[in-house]
Amino acid sequence: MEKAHGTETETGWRGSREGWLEAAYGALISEGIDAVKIKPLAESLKLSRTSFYWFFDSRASLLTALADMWEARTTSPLTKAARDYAETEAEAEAMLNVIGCFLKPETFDAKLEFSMRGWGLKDPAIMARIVEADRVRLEALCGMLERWGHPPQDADVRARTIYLVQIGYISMRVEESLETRVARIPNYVEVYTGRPPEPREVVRFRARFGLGSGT
Amino acid sequence: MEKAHGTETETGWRGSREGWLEAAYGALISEGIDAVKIKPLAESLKLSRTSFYWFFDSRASLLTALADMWEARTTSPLTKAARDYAETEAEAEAMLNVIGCFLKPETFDAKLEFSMRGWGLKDPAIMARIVEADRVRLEALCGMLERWGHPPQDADVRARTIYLVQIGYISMRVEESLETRVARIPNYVEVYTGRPPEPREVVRFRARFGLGSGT
DNA sequence: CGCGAAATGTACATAGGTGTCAATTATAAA
DNA sequence: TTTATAATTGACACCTATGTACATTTCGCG
Repeated sequence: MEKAHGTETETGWRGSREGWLEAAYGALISEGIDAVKIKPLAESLKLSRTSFYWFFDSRASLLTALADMWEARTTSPLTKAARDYAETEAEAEAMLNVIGCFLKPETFDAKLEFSMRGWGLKDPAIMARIVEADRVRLEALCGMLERWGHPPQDADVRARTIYLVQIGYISMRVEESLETRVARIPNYVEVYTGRPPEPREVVRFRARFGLGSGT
Repeated sequence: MEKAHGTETETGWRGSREGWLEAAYGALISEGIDAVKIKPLAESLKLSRTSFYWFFDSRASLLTALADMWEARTTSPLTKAARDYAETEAEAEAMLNVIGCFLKPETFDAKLEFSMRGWGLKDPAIMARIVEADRVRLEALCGMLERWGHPPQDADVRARTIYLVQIGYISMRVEESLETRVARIPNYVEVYTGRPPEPREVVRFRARFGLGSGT
């Protein structure tokens, strides 16, 4: 009966590299890097603490795996989206979509991003990776704006405004509904571009988030 | 010879409540709340670890003192500045000055602010204080904009943009020179208000930071 | 000086973390 | 069923932190 309803791999072994990694991820995003400790994780997984060492060399290698996961869940999807949308003709709509990326967990894992910044404070190697990520992301946004004809200096300041507002949001750990946040985006687009997006663009944007053209 | 060159209080005792607090502050802003530990602090102060307990009840009371210090060095000066500048007639200039507050360590301790957000992740009581601080600061900025005639909704979005960009900057831990950051502010004012500040306003603004009207 | 209070130090009890090792159990495949 | 290997475990050694009790030193002052 186990085999039948399986999305899981069902190996019969209780532990796995992925299991430990996921538990570590949960601890990191909800309590910070110092909560990523073998002993507590083992307790939550109901496994012996030392079982961990079958899958990982040490705590350090677990942390490395977390840092790699972060890049895969933030910088990579975001820069890809910026490249894709740069091809779009309508600037306001493309801008809506890029900003929308920051709202979707699958294109930008905001909780992980925040935790990483806290981690960076105590670990210079992590800090270096974050600084590099900021550079890469800003460059991607800036490139998108330049492609739409913004002069370099103007593109730079606008890219920073867009990016910094999002990083600020993440740092504030705002707990607003998706509806509330999505509703504010068109206003931001107006601030950023100087003109409001067209109603039909807003409708398409909202549809991406499964929201109606509501009140 | 010790007594002669004293800005310090020179009691002859090596330790003091302030000494421990300052060391804790240094550890907090440079490595995060988990670096605020009695034993390492004692080593850096070259004092016995247990001497700490003469000045503080416990580690917890030291942390409480740090949290109080944070409000005194961020929210308090910032909201006061927003109230003061709200009286100014010229919006662009007042905006320059309020944004300038975020750049001066004495009106907004950015490093401390960042560390507190990392701390908030693992301590719900701290998180609650941060959420409240965000509310109070946004309200102060919003009030300032309303006083200049912005309609409530518009004032709200603009206040958020100003505030979030600053929080974003702090989270990025940008290590740019004061000159570089100050130079970008007028561009931001243009993005925020839709028109650039007057040259004489910029000159006065730069003078506040001891900078010439340079290149 | 010499006394009391302020400040510091030593020793101990306790708690929680990492990582190694040898022994053990579960699994899949021959 | 046997067997090699994948996974799990408890015991051990070690480290670092908190906080308490008590002894000791240092300071300011009469």
